[in-house]
Amino acid sequence: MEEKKLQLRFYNTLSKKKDVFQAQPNKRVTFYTCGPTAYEPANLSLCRRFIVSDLIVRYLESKGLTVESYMNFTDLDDNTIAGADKADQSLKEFTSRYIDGFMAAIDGLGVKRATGYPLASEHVADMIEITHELIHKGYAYEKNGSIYFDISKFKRYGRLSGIDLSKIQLGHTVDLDNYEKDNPRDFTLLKRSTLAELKKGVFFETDWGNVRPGWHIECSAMSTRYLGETLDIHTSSRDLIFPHHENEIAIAEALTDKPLARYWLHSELLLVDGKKMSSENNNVVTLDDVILRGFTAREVRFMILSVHYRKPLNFSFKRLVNVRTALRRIDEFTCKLLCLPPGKPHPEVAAFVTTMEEQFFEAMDDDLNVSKAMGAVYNFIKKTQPILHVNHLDQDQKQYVLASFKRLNQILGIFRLKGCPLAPGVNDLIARREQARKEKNWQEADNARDELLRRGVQIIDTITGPVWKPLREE
RNA sequence: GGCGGCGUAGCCAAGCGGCUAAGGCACUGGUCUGCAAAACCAUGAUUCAGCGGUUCAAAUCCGCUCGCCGCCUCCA
Repeated sequence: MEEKKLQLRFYNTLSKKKDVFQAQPNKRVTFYTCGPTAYEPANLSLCRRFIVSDLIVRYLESKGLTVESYMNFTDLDDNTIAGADKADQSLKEFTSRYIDGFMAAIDGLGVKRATGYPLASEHVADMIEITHELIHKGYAYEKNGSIYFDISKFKRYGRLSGIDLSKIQLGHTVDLDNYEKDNPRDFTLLKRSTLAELKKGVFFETDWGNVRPGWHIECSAMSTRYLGETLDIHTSSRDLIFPHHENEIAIAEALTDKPLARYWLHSELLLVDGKKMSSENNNVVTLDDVILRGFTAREVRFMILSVHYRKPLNFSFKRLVNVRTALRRIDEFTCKLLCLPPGKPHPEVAAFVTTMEEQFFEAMDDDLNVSKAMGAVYNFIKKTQPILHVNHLDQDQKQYVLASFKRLNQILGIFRLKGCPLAPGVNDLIARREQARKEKNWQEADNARDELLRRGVQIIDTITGPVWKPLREE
């Protein structure tokens, strides 16, 4: 049946294959993304996480599903505490500055706002309660004022990451001397407060003394608090699979005995010169850096979007230049579509639109294959652009094409479909240039064109007269 | 050491057992244009990191080798 062909499939890290996405009968999807830590500005790696989450959400919505999405901000951990200390600010002051920055990046990138953005610091009571229950159930133990999760008690451990606990290298990223675990493989749920934290007032009173939550329990607590015991989709980037997501699963499933999430989706890393973008590699490029270099958030969005989310994306400024030209061609097309006066009808355009949409959605259904989906768009433009150029679309057909682009743009958020806004003076200049051209006064015509360029307006001459588009978006 | 990923034209990137290996960018030539910009037309891989194997058939499956990368329990 045709239904089969149009099924949406996601690569599920849990099953290690593409699974058909089965929504709940009520057509609601619960969706959680592990968000950033509020101690550094949004870098491109993080932008990828935002954009991939956004793409998944938008695509589900295009299928008629209602998505309840949450992304946390980690505002209570080693880095935020250390950062606040160094900046001589309260934790709240320090983290809120970065959280505001994240929200600005989210908006700038055209990422739809999530249903909610919970803060770890506001859910500590839930975390303490979870810890109580875990101890009660025998999954956790207290030692010297810290609470650890006893991994040997959770039999399903390692299913997501495929890790074999007996073969991992211990102490690879952790100084085990700082802990007093029964087993070095155990992880921290609540950590005894340090003297510095106590001084600063960053601590929480419990039966075991003053503590501070560890990272893993924060996400378990927030995701289940807002979305229930089993989420439909849990996502983030692949470097979080182990230990973070493995531990989130251990906590939540030890508690409820139900799967934490039905589908686990992980985006690949963003690299610079083949290496992970990270402070350790000293190659972090922030969104602001890129904008300072004259690129736009839209260009960043398109760069990230046009590589499949499960493929590593090697960032370079050269690549952004490449993206800019690709985008120019698309902009030119939509500009002509919107601004050129209607002409004669064309017999095949409706069929071109149908083909494009079929190919587009088929590609997207297959684990969000955006590269292939964009291929369908380019093929359409290639076939339609010359028709448009000789003014061979009537008003209805233009609207038909436009409606299709609007549908696709609900998912991509890339096209410029706002029409030709009439900036004061611009029309006069265009008219003046046309008049001069008619009189073969080339000097005057070029002056007008230069003036338009100075105002950020580019003229595109066509057979049926000039159209114009902004050189750069805002 | 364990687990996992990547390697397709100058660059980016689809294809994951069988129609001529999508598409984008760049280059070059041409059409159009007052000039320009854009657009349009034409032009690229006997070959998919390498070597073997399976098969009537492999970029696609299997094995080995090479190169690069990620994770290994409070970095997030």
